[in-house]
Amino acid sequence: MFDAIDQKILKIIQTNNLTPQRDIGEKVGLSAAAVQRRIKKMRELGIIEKDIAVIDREKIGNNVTILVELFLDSEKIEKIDALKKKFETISEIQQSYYVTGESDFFLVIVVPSMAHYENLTRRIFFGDENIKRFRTIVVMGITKNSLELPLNLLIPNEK
Amino acid sequence: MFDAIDQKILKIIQTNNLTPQRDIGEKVGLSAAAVQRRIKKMRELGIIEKDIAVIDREKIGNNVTILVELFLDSEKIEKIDALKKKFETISEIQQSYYVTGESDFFLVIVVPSMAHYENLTRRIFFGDENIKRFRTIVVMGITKNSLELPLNLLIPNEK
DNA sequence: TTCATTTTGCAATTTTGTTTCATTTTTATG
DNA sequence: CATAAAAATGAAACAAAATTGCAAAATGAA
Repeated sequence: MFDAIDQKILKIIQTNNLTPQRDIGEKVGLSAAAVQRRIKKMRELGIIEKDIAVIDREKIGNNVTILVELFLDSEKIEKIDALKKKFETISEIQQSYYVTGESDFFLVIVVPSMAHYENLTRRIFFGDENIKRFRTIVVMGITKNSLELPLNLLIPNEK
Repeated sequence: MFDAIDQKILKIIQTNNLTPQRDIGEKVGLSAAAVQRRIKKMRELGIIEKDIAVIDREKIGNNVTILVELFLDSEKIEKIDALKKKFETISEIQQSYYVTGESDFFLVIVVPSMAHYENLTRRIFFGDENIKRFRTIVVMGITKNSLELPLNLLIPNEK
């Protein structure tokens, strides 16, 4: 369960999940039916988390990307968990990383404008007594933007 | 061209691009055929950049996520462009942000292990004379992981 | 208002995904 | 290494989804 062929399939669909199963089958040396079953199972197991369309922010316009480094006051678990949950519900927060080191969180935020960001900042950072300070890093350009995992490098861990 | 209905469609498929066009049609008040045509056009225009499956790193195992803050020596355009291109080709680099402020780049890196990261580090950072220094931030947990854009907040910019 | 253009819905068509079933392959066990 | 049970497979039938043609409706510009 979960072999080299599954890995090949993942490699293909993490780049383009609209690839017909027929085509995938050809590339990995299986019938379309077999591919379909494997994909189905990986969806059930949660190996495949979701299937999404990625929208180009440039084309849509009105988008500013900002990275935020967060420094917390207290590092009590409950407080941290509360923050995590809060972040999940905020649509402007695209990604939230809980990290080690001097700071505690890194956020990737997308907003229509700087004004909007300033507002958001008031709403979620200044209002929170757990947040000691935060650093705002304005993104000038995104040169790579994916959620791809480097499956080539995968060391076999299940058989 | 590009109206509120397109936005609704994007909102749906950026969460689940396997949603049948019939269902999308119902939600936005159009026939499946109309939805299909709109999606097709948005793909052609590049508004929809790509369609992908997202894989759960936890389930795959052998994955360590690391954020890297890069400080460059020279800020000459050619040098920066060279770096951007280099990063694109490296499969461990999932995301690359070119930023303002003290530092120049933020990278999201996924590797099978810390040992692998150390190696990567030698290969791409220490070898490069443009890179003054870099800060490694180890990710303990990812509490939100998407490429979704907050389309609710979109200010109409095209008619 | 009128004409040209665009967008739409419906129905037909095509493509893709899914299931069934008999067979093969794999795995575990004696 | 023989063999029985379990799992995975391909081919074909089937179902569901996407795509296209076409006439009608909506939209926009003059």
